[in-house]
Amino acid sequence: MITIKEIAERANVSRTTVSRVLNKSGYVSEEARKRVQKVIEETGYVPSEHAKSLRTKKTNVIGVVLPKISTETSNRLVKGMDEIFAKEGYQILLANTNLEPEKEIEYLRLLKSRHVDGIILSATTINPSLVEEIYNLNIPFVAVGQSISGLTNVILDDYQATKDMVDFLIQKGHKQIAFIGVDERDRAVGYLRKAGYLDAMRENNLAVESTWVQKGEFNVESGFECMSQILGTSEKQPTAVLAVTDRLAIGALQRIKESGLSIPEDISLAGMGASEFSRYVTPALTTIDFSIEKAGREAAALILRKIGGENDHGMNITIPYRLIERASVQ
Amino acid sequence: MITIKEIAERANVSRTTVSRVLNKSGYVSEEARKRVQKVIEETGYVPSEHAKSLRTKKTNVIGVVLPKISTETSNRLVKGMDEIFAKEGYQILLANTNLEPEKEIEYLRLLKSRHVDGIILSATTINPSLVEEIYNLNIPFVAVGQSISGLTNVILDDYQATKDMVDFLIQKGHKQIAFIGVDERDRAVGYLRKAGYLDAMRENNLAVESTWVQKGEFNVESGFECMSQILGTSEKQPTAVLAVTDRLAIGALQRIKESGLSIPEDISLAGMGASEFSRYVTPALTTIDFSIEKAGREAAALILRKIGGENDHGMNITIPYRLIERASVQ
DNA sequence: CTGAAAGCGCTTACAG
DNA sequence: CTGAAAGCGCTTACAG
Repeated sequence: MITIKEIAERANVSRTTVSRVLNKSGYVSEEARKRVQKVIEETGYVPSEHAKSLRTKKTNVIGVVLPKISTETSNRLVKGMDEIFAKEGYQILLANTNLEPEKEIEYLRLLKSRHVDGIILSATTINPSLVEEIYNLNIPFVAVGQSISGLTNVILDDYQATKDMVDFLIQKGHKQIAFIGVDERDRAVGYLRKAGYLDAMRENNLAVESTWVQKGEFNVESGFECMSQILGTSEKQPTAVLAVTDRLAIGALQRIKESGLSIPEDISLAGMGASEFSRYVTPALTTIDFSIEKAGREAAALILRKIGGENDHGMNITIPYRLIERASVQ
Repeated sequence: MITIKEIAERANVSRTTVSRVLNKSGYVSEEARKRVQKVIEETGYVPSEHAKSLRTKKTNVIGVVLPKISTETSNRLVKGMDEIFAKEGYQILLANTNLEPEKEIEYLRLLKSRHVDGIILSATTINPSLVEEIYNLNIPFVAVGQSISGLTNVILDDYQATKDMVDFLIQKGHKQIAFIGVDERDRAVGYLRKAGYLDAMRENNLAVESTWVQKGEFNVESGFECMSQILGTSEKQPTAVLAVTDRLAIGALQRIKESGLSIPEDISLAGMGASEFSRYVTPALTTIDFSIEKAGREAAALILRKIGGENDHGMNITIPYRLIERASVQ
C-alpha cells in the first residue's frame, strides 16, 4: 500500500506539504500543489483513514446496533439514518445482536474500540447491565425504540398508538376485541402495546376474556397459531382482533380465512407497523404507521448534533404515528 | 480516552507487557498478568483498533456496497453475509449507493481508505470505469449478482431461472404469455431475465405480441401500470403474465383484480424472488426462490478465503434456484 | 510558502 | 519472563 511518504518523495516535497494539499489547509505554492496532485493521480493514492483518525480522533463512522438484521423495521430505520449520514459523509458500521443480549455489550465495546464517533442502539429488551455499560461508554449515544432514562431516546408512542387503535375499533361498534401480543420483556412492542390495549378496554368498560389475549412471536406462523387459539378456545368469539405487528396480523388473517370466516364481515382485523405489504393482502390491512424512517432520520440527526458537541441532557423525541384505515376493519 | 500507556503505568509494567496480556502472546508472569488484568477491569480499558490495525494491517471489517439499502434482496444478502462474518469476528461497513453510479467508485475508494479487509459489491449496472476501479483496488473483492470477468462472482442464474418459469407456464398450457421486465441496463434482472423469456418463447415457437413486453421499475405501482398497458393495448389478451420481481407481480395482481378478472382462472401470474409476502397475497404467488441468503453466505465465505490468501483466479459460483408453485398459476 | 519533528496508540523484533 | 525502541501512516504546532 502506497503512503504519504512515497508521494512526498515522488513529488519532491515533504510529507507536510502533501498533507496540506490533501486537506486543502495552509499555504502551498501552485507549483508544488500541481506536482503533488499529479503524483496522487498517477499512483491512485488514497490516504489511510486509520492513521488519520489516530491523530484526529475522528472516524466519520457511526455504529448501529440492531436486534435483528433482516426485519422491515431494522431496514427502514437504517434507511432513514443513512439518508442523513450519507449527506454528512458518515458511514454505518453494523452490529447485529440477533436478539442475544450478551452480544449487545460485546458489540458496544467493539464499536468503542473501533472509535466510532457515535452509537445508535435499536433496543428491544433492556437490562440493567446494558444500561450500566452504556453509561460508562462515554460516546455520543442515542437509543431508538425504547426509553432509557438519562439518555437521548427516539421513541414511538407504542402505548398511545395501541390505545388509539382499540378506541378506533370500539368506535366502529366492536365490543369483543382480541389481542395478539408478544413477550412483555420487549417493553415497547410487548409491554406497552398490551398496556394500551388493556387500558383502552378498561376505560370503555369492556370485558376481556382471557383467551382473547395471546402471546406470539415476531413471525407470520405465530400469528396463525395465536388466532387458532383465540378461535378454538374462546367462549365468546371476538368480533375484532388487533395484532401488535403486521406479520402477526397476516398470520391471523390466513387463519381466519381458512376457518371460512370473512374479514371484515365476520371478524375485523388490524395490525401495527404499516409494513409495505400490509396494503396488498386481501383485504388490505388497517394498521398504524410509526414512520420508522423518520425515527431513523431523527436518531441520525440527534447523534450528529451530539458529536458536534451539543449536550441535550437526555432528551426524548417521540415520533408521531398515524392510523391507516383500510378494508380489514368495518 | 484511556490508553495502553496508562494501563502500563498503573500496573507498573511496560506497554509491551500489557500488549502481551491483551493478545495472549509471549510470556508474562502470572503475577504481572493479574496486575494488568485488574487495572483493565477497573478502568474499562478497550484497546484502540485503529492503532492496532495501523500496525497489523488488519481491520476485521468488510465493506459492503449496496445499490439500495432497503430492499428485501439487500437485506437477505446482508443477513446471509452477517451469519458468516459474525462467527469469524468480522463486521460490516455499509455503503449505500442509492443507485447513483458515481457513488460506487467514491465508496470503493472510501472503503479502501478505511482499510477494510475486503469488499463485497452487490452490482446492478456495471460500467467500464467501475470495473477499472475495481481492478486497481487491489483488495480482496467479490461481486454478487453480476458476473464481472476476471473477478470472483457469486451469481444467480437469472437467464435459466426465467426460462424455466416460462417453460413451466407453457407446460401448463399457456401460449400467450406477457412479460413485465425492467431496464436492460440492469444486466441480471433487466437483460438476462428478458432474454430468458424471449428465448423460451422462441424455442417453443410462440409468438410474442409487442404490447406483451413491458418495462417497469422496482416497485408495486409500476407493476400495476405495466399490467394496465398490457390489458389496455393488447390485441390478443395474454393468458399468463410473468413479472421479473414479486413487487411488480403484486402490482400486476392488483390491476388484474381491479379489472374484474380472476387469478388464475382468467390470467395466471408469476413473480420472481420469493419475497416473504409472495405467499400471503391472494392468490399466493408462484415465484422463483433465488436463495439470496445463501448467495450472501457464499460471498462472505469467498471473501474470507481470499483474505486468508487463497487465490481463486476469478471463479464464479452460481447459486441454485427453485421454482415455487403456488395458486396464482393454473 | 515549506519542512523537521513530535505524537496519535498500538505491536514486535531484539536484547537482556 | 521483561522492556526500550522502532515503526505503522498520518497531522500539526513550530520555526524558518
